[in-house]
Amino acid sequence: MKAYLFIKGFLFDNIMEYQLTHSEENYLKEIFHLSGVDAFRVSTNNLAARLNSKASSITDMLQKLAEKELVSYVKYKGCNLTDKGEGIAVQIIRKHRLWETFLVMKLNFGWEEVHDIAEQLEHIDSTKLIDSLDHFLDYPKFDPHGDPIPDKDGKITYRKAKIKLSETVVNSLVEIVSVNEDSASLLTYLEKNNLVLGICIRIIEKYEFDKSMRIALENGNELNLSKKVIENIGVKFISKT
Amino acid sequence: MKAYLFIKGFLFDNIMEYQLTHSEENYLKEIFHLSGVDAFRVSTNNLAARLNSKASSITDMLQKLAEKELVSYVKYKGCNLTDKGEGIAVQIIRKHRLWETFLVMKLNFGWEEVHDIAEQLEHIDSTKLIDSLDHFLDYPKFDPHGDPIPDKDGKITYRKAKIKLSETVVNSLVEIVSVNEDSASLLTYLEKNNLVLGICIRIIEKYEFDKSMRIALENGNELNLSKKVIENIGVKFISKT
DNA sequence: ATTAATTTTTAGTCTTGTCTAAAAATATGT
DNA sequence: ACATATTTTTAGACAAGACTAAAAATTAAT
Repeated sequence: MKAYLFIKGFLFDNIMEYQLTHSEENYLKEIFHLSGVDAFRVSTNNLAARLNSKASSITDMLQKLAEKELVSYVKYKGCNLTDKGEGIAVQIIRKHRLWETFLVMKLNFGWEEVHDIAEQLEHIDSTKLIDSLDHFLDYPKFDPHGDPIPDKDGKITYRKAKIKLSETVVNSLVEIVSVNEDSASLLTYLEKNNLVLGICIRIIEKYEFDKSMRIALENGNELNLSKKVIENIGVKFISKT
Repeated sequence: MKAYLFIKGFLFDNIMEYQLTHSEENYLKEIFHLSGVDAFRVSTNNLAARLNSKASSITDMLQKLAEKELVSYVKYKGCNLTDKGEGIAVQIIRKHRLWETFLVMKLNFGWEEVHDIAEQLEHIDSTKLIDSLDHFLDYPKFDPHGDPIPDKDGKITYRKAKIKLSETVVNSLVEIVSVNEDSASLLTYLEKNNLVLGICIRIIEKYEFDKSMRIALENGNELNLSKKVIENIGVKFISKT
């Protein structure tokens, strides 16, 4: 029996070619995150910082991934995912987000404690397992942080008009729809200040000198948020006055 | 905050010392299985066969594990788990069996397809995860193959008087309580012949020349089972005539 | 009790993924 | 445009975990 991999309308055979190591999978995932929706080129140093690694290690791995045609890599010019590479990255992200959803919905974890465990679970290799989990969870569209969960075929349902809180203008009324999941301390901080998914806030003032922002909650409470914080919150407009 | 490891009545601190690699964990688990309840010494070649590895690789790893005081190893004389090593092995087995139970009970997997996935999941490192899973599954005592699931403290509830089907005498009436989980093809074979957990069979005849056996099912059907098969089925006596 | 067969260990090599230090390419500032 | 700063790559090293081939210890057999 032959196995196939269906990516972006292309059918690749010999799926065994895509049995990657944890490390390789982490590289693909991080390149995907860094290159964003517009598929920016990702620089070696950027990747090194995100993967807690050194530039020289990144260069080595990029050459290896380029050899496998998972990234397009040009010396001194950074890298990009190929269609194959992106297809795999999306499947890893699917696994990560489904496991996070499982941990929160079924095992009663808090949304701020699931990231590290999902980092491990995302490397478990079984299509049947992940599709069964998807079914068990009733095909969720978004994970506990508000990020979209890619489906079996890698299709991602983006929420329309999601932008960073830091990009909003004064007086906007917005709903929090996602939080960058990387830092457990940030998540705890937000939880403590009641800045949870689905809540509405209004931007009161923006301070140029340190790029911070003052916002108001639904209950009237006001709060100052640093540059760091507002860059890690994704919002959707409710209305603009 | 300090973390502790409670093993067989001893309290070990500095749990970080026990962050083992997948490979190390697999060695401990396999030594545990091979040395059985009576803690037999396990030979290098035996381990090599079970781990699909070479004797020289085993020697290397045993020296490393002895260094960490997880096995007691004597040159040319094989190895044994220390209390620490056994405590860790039992926790890995706990994880393996809980995940198998999850796959069968919640994700509707067949009992014969869960072993390979559980081999991966057993290495996920999170005490909170596994304890939550245990709770979610309502603290099961036995896994889908009939093997006992160690509890949080490593205690194992053995079924009394479990022996191999091959060790029974003619005319015994026994209940199938476990099946050695290693071979998917064996499991499929048993399923096909309705030899599932909990079923009762009677031993009709034993053949010395090839160590095979003829048995009868509850519905009267008779069946010949090879040496290989009857050595991999665990049973409990119901009565002996 | 020696010799033969088997098991186990040692010694040396390989791959993966990482690192440091130094060299090369690119980007920046005046 | 040229010197300086930054980024990226190369070269060489290392640890983990496995392997092969050869040596040493143990076990079995006559």
